[in-house]
Amino acid sequence: MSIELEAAPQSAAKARLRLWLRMLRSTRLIESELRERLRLEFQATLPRFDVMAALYRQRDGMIMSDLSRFLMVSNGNVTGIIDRLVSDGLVSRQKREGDRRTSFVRLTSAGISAFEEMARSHEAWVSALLADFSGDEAAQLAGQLKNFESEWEARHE
Amino acid sequence: MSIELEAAPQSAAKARLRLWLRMLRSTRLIESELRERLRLEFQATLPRFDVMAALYRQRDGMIMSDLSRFLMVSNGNVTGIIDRLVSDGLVSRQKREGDRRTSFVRLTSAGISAFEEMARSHEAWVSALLADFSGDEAAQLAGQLKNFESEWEARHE
DNA sequence: AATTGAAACTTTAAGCTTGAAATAAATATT
DNA sequence: AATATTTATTTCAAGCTTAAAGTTTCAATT
Repeated sequence: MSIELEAAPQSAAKARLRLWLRMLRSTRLIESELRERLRLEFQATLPRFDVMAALYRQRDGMIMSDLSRFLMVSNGNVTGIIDRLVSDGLVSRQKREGDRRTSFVRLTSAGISAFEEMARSHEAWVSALLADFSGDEAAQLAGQLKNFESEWEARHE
Repeated sequence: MSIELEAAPQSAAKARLRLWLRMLRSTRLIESELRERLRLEFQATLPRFDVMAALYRQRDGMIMSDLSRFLMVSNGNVTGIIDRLVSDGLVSRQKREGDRRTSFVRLTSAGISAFEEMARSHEAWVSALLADFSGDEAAQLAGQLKNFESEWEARHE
């Protein structure tokens, strides 16, 4: 084994720590910019956008637990956000026949068009905010992160 | 110009969007794991850890605005977190002579040792959670993100 | 049929977060 | 000196977030 392969295991820990701090910082930078634009342009919030995006992907509806699993947030959290979306007429909650514990939530037609409008801007914003990354570079980085996520999930069963 | 350099500008936007979603997802994955461990091992929260880390870097103290600028969170947010840290005896608030608007906050000695204990675990956790990245890979990624942050700051004056 | 256990969801309490408004002190202008 | 502006911070209301506890319903055992 070469010296390079063995060298400085302790500084690998430091490198990972630095990577983590960078990830956190970059993500927050972008997140807070998106949050502000969503608020100014659409009187919306990021959590609401995320929920609506999930429901848009799954157009015929989702049950609450799938939603909270997909978004990686707690059940109670989703309850509150959906409550507000429902009272704004963007999402509907329907009890299910088969299982009376669950309820199906889905975008209303108002919700669909509201989301589509936001999503167009959102994609343009993200592309502009990440313009430092070329398409290839972005694809490569996304691949590395995807691998990371896969390994993570494998590790947690 | 070659076709490669010009090709598919629209799919570059998609690639950046995918990158952003990966960044968000990976960061949340790590963040929630760290949050849980801080809670279980140290009855602490991530925001408290972040504030203490900032104060540890700047051992002789910081004023509130510097703290909120550094952490990229709102003023009011920092006020609340500091309030709780002070009432736990981990941080002290001292009025300043020169400028009576500002107050200096700094870790108490209890705060310093509490942080050092957490920081040791934290670094080990992060290194283990990011073990999929070799030291070199981590360093390279951190570099890309650092560039991104620099460009960002240059763009925003 | 009655009980037990698991699953889906809501509620609650505490803390985090934001933007906006309020307060107070310092600095600059008139 | 009086007024206006800027800066530093806190307070507030609304929404987000979590973990834990509670409710209701379903599924499996006894």
